[in-house]
Amino acid sequence: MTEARTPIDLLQIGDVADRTGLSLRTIRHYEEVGLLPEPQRSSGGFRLYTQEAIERLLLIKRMKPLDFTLDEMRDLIDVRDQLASPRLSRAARADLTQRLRTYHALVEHSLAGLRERAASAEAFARQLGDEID
Amino acid sequence: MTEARTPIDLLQIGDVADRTGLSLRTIRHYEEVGLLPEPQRSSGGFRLYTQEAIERLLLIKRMKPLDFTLDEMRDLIDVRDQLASPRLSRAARADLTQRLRTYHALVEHSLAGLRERAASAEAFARQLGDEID
DNA sequence: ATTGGACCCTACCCTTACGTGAGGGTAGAG
DNA sequence: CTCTACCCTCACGTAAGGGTAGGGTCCAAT
Repeated sequence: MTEARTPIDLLQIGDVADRTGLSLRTIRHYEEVGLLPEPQRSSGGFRLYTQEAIERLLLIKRMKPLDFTLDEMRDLIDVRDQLASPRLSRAARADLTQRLRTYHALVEHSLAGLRERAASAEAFARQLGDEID
Repeated sequence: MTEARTPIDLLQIGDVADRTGLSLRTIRHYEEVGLLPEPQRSSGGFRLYTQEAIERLLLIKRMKPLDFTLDEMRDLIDVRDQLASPRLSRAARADLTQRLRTYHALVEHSLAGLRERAASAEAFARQLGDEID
């Protein structure tokens, strides 16, 4: 009987910011550049987000330390999303998997860079510590 | 007798770039913002760098992974340079050392952040690897 | 019905650390 | 001289947001 629960599950941008730890500006920016799909709007124009959007933002947040550009993230997420669809020709699936593999290599590369940076930073920290003596 | 070896030891910006791995633009930019002192010029206007400048650039390069702003680096280097001078009142020395200590804490903090980023990146890399299965 | 406070909207300029030309001069070997 | 490799100064462009202005929306309490 109660089938119309319309605005339930929908969050305003401020709530989304709280739940993801991202700023309002950042969330809007992700939308501007197409990294986050445009959400519904209230009659007055407020953005209304689904749980799905939050998960997408959390995924993006996990990718951030890799220093990917927003474009790369968008593309990577797209590939991943397409792969999740069951209706795909074998060729398409192979193609997408290949792209994912490329990204995986990029991730590993970026990770190696991060580790190098950490090592370099550590050396500098020690040097600075010594200079204080 | 041979006492005038003027332009020896002086390098043009391209050589400096090669020896430091920084771009010409980057080196000029560091000068623009006061991170690198203005070098001598040839009669025609070419920048001529001393070995000291190269060492400063290499120091800056070692700091870069810490994500300090150029302003912070300039300040940190200044503090370090001043501390190297032997003519300092006890008070001034104490003050500078304190500032250096603050920077050291900042460095440690930044380092911790880098490690966290690496861990997060690693997790993402594994997740992506699994998704390829 | 109105009001008030919390929240949201767009538009636009600001920032950092350079990249990328355009247009033109310099160093020095041949 | 001339050639080639370098170098110079503008000066605008970029990524990923930060910050502010000026103004509308939501909704609970009056």
